[in-house]
Amino acid sequence: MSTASLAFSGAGPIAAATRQRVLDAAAALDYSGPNPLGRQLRRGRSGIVGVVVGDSLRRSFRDPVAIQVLDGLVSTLGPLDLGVLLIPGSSDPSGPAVDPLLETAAMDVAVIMWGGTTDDPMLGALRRRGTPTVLVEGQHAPDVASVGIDDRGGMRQATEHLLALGHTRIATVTLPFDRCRGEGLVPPDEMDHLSWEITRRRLAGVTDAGVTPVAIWATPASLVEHGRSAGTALLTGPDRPTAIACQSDLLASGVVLAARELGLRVPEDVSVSGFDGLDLPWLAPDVLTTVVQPLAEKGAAVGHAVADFLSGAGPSTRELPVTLRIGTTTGPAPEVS
Amino acid sequence: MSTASLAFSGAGPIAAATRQRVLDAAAALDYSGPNPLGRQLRRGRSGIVGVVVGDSLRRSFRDPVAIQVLDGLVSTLGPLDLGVLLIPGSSDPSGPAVDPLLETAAMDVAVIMWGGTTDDPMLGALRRRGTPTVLVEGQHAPDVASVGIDDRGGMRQATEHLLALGHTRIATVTLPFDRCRGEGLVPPDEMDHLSWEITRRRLAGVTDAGVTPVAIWATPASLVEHGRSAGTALLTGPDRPTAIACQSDLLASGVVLAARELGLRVPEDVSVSGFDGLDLPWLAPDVLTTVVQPLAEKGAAVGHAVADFLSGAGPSTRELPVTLRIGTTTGPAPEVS
DNA sequence: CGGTGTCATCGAATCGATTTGAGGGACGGC
DNA sequence: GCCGTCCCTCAAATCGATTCGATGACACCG
Repeated sequence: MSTASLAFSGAGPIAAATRQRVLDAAAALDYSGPNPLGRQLRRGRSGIVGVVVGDSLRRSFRDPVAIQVLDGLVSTLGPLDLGVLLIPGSSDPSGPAVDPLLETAAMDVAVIMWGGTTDDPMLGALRRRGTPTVLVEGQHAPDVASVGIDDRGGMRQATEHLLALGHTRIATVTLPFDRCRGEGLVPPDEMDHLSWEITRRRLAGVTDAGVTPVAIWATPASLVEHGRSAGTALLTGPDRPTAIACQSDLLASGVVLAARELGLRVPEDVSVSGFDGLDLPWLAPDVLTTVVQPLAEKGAAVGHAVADFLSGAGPSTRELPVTLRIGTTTGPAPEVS
Repeated sequence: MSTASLAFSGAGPIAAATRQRVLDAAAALDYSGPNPLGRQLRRGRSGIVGVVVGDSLRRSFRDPVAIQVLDGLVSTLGPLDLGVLLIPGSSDPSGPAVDPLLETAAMDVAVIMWGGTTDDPMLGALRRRGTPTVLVEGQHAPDVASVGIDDRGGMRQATEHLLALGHTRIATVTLPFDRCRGEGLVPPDEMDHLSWEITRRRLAGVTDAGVTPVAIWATPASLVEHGRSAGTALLTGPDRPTAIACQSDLLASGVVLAARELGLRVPEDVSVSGFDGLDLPWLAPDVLTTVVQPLAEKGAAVGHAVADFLSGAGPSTRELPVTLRIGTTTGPAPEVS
């Protein structure tokens, strides 16, 4: 048995001839390699990384950002012989706060995409199980690894770009504020109900540039249709903004579509900026002005954080840089009418 | 130990008081429930369903169809205490034909989205391991379960709709022919190199309606940009078609965008139909005429096929119906000029 | 021929749970 | 007081591999 084990695992000294003999015997006996379950138990490792994807799979998967990060992650994990187990986030508030998989599935490391708040019940569950955790775009905590980008600086750059073009009436369309909030204008007194770290940071970037938005519109998710309704509302309301800085590209492209439908020219009448740096073929021939984040690298960074844990290192923190890409959807502010 | 086991698993007779006593002791000892690895080994089940997603994660995840089916699958599998392990399909032809995960990962059942050909090396690997397999949109084989939709009938309906509108010059934009083929017109003698079952079926639907397409344009993937270049090519070429039947909604929306860019009116100058029934917010206010397939139900059907296997039943076959949704992108054929 | 190194073989412990059966304590019913 | 039921406790086998040490076979070198 020891020899067979060595023949399959390749660890330890074994002659090529013996190895082949073992493999032949295995084939003759219809033995298709070591049972992963036994191996995992013995090794104490499952080779599985649990990845919690946003509220609902469907919703978060319509989000190309999550997809591309996930792709970068899978590509990095593959060579390490690690697999990705999909774990749905808490879909509806009435059900259990954490998916049973998070409590019971075998996994060596957990990754939470779209990390929420520090007191997230998922973090509690993972801590209880002693599962090392990587948080993406979340609030930093001492015992979890973090991967993020310079949200704040990126949004500041985008806003400064608009300022430089002479815009003064700047509105902003944000990602969700918390799990429950619907869409619509955010009154000033509700600014504290902001439990999503990523929304907070990108909003702070606008302020950093010295801008107080003439309107803040929150959306329930980063989807084109929500951008469209946000754009329609903002552009038909009183005191129309001349520029709209959006917290995601999908939202921004919705705003652009809304503007076009209203007969407004982009960027002559209204400038629109996004965040993420996606390819948006349906906006052609326009190219969105946006803050480009390295999505695949972000996934790779998560992969490296996972690898750190597995090699015994403690939690690590990584922040990736962003760059402003100036497209055709932003231009000089229109003359005051 | 037996009592503790019963307390956690809930199987067998145990008094509520004892159960609580065990749970308290566990909490005091920092024991966070049974180790899944031990449990899995003993049970002989991992509770994991391996799902092979298209060529590249990035690419196939940009495909909303796969995402929504995956979502339906995860929703169905959750209550059964099953998790989904993501397995990348063979990304590049130079690398190994099957992902190592497929060979070594612990899984009770495997699912192949976008099932390819019968001699797919993945099927071979799974057969060798004795892993029950569910094939989605693939060629039926005796020992695997199949889930599919009425591709052929759906495409036939769409084509008949175009015929009824008086179109005679009908072109078609197809999904990939095989793993390697690039994009472009398909010469008649290459029609045999069609190794993708889904492409073949949808093409057959056109023929069933009695139509011989004036042009068949194959694409490397179901993406908006490929639809766009297909549309540009077909609409600027000689003998312009008056209707283009596409094998996916993303391709169709690319064709619509191309038409608009060329100054052609949809549907006055050219009619476009799709397949899938996605929401395409960026096409607004147009609504694509398309063959709607029940995506979430398709995922659920896969889940049931998986459940069948786990309950000891043999491979099952399911085919879901489709419906034609008539939108605003198809209209009467233009007068002959 | 002795010494050395390489590698196959054998036996046994271990990972952590599940499951079964035997045995026995507690309790209620008659 | 006896019997039956319910349920806890204890011991042991099992799932399938990995890993360690000891032993032995064999070839090669000096």
